[in-house]
Amino acid sequence: MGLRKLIAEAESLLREAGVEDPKIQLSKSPEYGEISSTVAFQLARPSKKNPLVVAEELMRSIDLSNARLVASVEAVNGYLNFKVDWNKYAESILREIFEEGERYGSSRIGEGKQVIIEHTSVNPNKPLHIGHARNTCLGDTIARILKFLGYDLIVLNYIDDSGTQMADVVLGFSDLGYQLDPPENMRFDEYCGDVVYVESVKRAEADPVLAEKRRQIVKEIESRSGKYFELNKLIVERVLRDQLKTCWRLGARYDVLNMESDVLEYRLWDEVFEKLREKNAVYYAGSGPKTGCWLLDLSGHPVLSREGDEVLVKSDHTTTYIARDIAYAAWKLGGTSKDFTYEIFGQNPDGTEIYVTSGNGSTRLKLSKIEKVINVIDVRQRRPQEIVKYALGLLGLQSEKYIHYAYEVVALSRSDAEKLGYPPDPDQQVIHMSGRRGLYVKADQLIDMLRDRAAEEVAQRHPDWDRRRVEEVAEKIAVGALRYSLIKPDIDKMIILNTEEMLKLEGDTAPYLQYTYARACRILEKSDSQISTKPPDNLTEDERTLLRRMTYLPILLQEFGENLLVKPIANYAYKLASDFNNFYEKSPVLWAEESVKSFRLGIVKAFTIAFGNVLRLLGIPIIELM
RNA sequence: GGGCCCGUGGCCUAGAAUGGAUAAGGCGGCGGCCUCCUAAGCCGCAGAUCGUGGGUUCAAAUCCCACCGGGCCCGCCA
Repeated sequence: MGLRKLIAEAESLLREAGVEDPKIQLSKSPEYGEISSTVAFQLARPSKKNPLVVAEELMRSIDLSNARLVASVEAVNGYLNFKVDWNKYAESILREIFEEGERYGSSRIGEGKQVIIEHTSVNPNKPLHIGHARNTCLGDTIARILKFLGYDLIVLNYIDDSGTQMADVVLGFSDLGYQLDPPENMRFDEYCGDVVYVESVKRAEADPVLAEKRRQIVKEIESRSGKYFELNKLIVERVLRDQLKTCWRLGARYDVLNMESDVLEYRLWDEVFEKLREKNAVYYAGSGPKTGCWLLDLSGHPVLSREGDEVLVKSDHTTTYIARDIAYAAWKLGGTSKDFTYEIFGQNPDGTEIYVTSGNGSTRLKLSKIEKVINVIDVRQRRPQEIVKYALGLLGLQSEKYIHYAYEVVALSRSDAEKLGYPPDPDQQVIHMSGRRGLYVKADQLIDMLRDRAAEEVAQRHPDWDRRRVEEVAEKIAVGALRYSLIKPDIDKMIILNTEEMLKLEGDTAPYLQYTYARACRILEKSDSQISTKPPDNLTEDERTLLRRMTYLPILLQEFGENLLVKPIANYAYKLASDFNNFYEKSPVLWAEESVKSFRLGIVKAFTIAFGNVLRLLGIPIIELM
């Protein structure tokens, strides 16, 4: 085994030398060995000794006679640096990778634990824009990794199929003369979002009669019968099926679609409201500006209490969306007695089934042993999500399991806003997208642009390929490029879309990763020699660097189980690729002498396994020839 | 007014949860490397008072406080 075994060995050596809590870290530079410890600093502190002296003493008291991987320990500047026997270490790394294959990097930390993750959740009245794509790509990547770690995962997509945003579109079709069939070459979701919705919003804002009509439509949709209700149902289904095409194109998959209208049927709120009243978490406002409302008592919350209590039931007895969200969240944590029924909606590209809530359905989800509920929702919902979480606590549920996975939005650069016909103010650097105003870049639109750009490049490199083959590879490059650029930045940082910049296929991009993988494949393909895990007498620095990087994967993924941060994984993918390219440049494989060659083939093979696993986790399509 | 987030070379970012040994990449600029595993690659050069000022510490980009700049949230909308 690789790094984990090495760390365990170093820890046990330190314990034998009398250190209670051996703190091991990866060395910052190879000259400091593979791993290092700063225990000397900790030990020196209370005794006021010199850390350098403590380190020296520790070094001398470490007994290496039974060590397997550790070859030497050196005290340098107070650090204890562990160097390994690279011959043994290299072989153990390769063996581990070959033994575990497609499972390499996984551990069983998720076994027997259930996780719910909800992502995408785009209103079914428009196509996905690039901001929604960030949500989908983050959510899907988290799902892929958790699945890999052995978690029993359920992927939800919440569909808000009622409310004003739907009524806007319905109004367009019913009263503004729009035909249900989109123009030539336009998808239905684009037609609804780009044309009908935008126009309808504009008209209703200007015309009180239309605004009133829209209110009636909202009510009728909620009543679950009548021609507007039926029309809405039709629109929702058609838009949703188009949206899913985009999601699938991005590589995402879902288990369950929870339709808001169906969820409301179960009257979760009534039950949750009852419990909130029992717990004295809500109260009725008999006077003041909120007279007639039921409010959630936030006085016990350190921060939220400063902004006043939250209305859950309005004076007209209808619920606010946050009330419905609390009820729905309670369901996710198993805090309601109701159990939705489902029927099959369709299939994901991988062949698994997607279920949708349905009164006539007979399938039920098996929610037990829930470990975490992850809700991928942009950062603007931080406050409401915090309220939901707090309410779950008041209900006596395990609110710490409820995670708002908040990510910053995608905004437009000045140049992209201008391209969309929006003139930014002189000092405006960031332009926020808006569905209502039709100011957004569609996810498909951007993938198409990327695909066309990539196709030029592919065709140039492979003049003998037919158009179909070129397009196929270009599509994979485009999807990879988009996914990578959306999951790589810190979730706390806004992405300011710059399509010019994004169309580049060099440097720290997914095409670089894909290309690196393809290069490795070619070496294996062209060789008919034996693959070996036995290193020659001396390893080159590039070989060591690459091997070393590969050993990080299991630990990195283990950390993911705790922090759910996608970024470090994307970062790791780049470094791993970069290390391979260095190796590729400096350590020839196919024309090395036989013993070196078979070992290097082993490294290349191991690289394709480890790197392939990482690419799959990130949802970056693998291309063997590009 | 209250709260949250961000601020690292010209531009974009990593490093920050667990403080540690010379701050790491990409883009752009300049200069190199294909008779040999795909040059979507590799190497070199130039370019950083890690927003500012204090503090804690043997040690701060990282922790604490204040301030400055930018963004977001605070509706009987969702």
